[in-house]
Amino acid sequence: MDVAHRLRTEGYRMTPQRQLVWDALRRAERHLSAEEIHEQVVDIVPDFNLASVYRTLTLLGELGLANEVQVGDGRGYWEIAHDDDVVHLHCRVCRRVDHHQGELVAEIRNHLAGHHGFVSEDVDLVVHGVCAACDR
Amino acid sequence: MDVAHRLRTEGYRMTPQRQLVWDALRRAERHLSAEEIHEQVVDIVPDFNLASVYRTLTLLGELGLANEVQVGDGRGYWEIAHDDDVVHLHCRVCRRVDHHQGELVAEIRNHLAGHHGFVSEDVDLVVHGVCAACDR
DNA sequence: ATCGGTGCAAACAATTTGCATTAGA
DNA sequence: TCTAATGCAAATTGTTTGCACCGAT
Repeated sequence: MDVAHRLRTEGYRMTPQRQLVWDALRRAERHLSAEEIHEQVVDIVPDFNLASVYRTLTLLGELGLANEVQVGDGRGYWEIAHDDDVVHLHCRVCRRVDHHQGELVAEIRNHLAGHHGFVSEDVDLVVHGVCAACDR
Repeated sequence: MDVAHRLRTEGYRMTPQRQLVWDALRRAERHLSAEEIHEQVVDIVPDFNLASVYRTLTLLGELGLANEVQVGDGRGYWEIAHDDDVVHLHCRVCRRVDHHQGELVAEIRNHLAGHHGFVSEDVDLVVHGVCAACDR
């Protein structure tokens, strides 16, 4: 996915800072907080500012290129956008978040469809636990 | 459930403030923010302080008598504790949160049990959408 | 040359904490 | 009485905003 091009067609500009935030997300093996992204980028651009992380993440979110996930501590964690219907498996030890794709979320939608007259939009399924690597 | 007694056996004291916070949660038809609880109680105890709401909620949480749920805006919402395995149906219009009890969460646990070696602890399923009452 | 993006500092909002005072048991 | 709980104010933390300058197109 060419983010630079995508940004330009939407009337935004690609900047080194934005590129570096994007790179950090791509490279990440887990969801990153704004703070963590900032720490990575500031090594390369010393006066890089936290506010720019937030502005960039908000923008990427609006363009559907990145997502925020709440894992329960006040802060927000970010990841490259992916299909809506995934389960987040959140390891409380290493804090990594795995994605489990499958029919599960679709089943949840079906299951709820009949009842209550509740119109489901986003299904937000976060399972907290311990991942295989940390479980010993 | 006699909270006063429960508190005492754990070495805590029942105070008018704590009772009123508890009453607010019992009475509530939806999850309440700390601010909302404070607004209710301050009508009865004029100099009742927000910090006491937080301290009381934290305590009730530790005793397993109340739960916090994150619905996605930065703030925390509280409810009387209930069975773990419920789905939270969060209406984005009236902000009410319904509980849907059923085999759903158990199914999710089963579904995940085989895969990944991930050990599930809390299943946190929040479905965002529009409830029957608001859907028209 | 524009006008959008950045750094910086200040503003915010939700929650927490330190401390002197009050009040359950 | 004795120690936990409260009110109050100040401190923290995560995030947002205003503004003057900078730089991508």
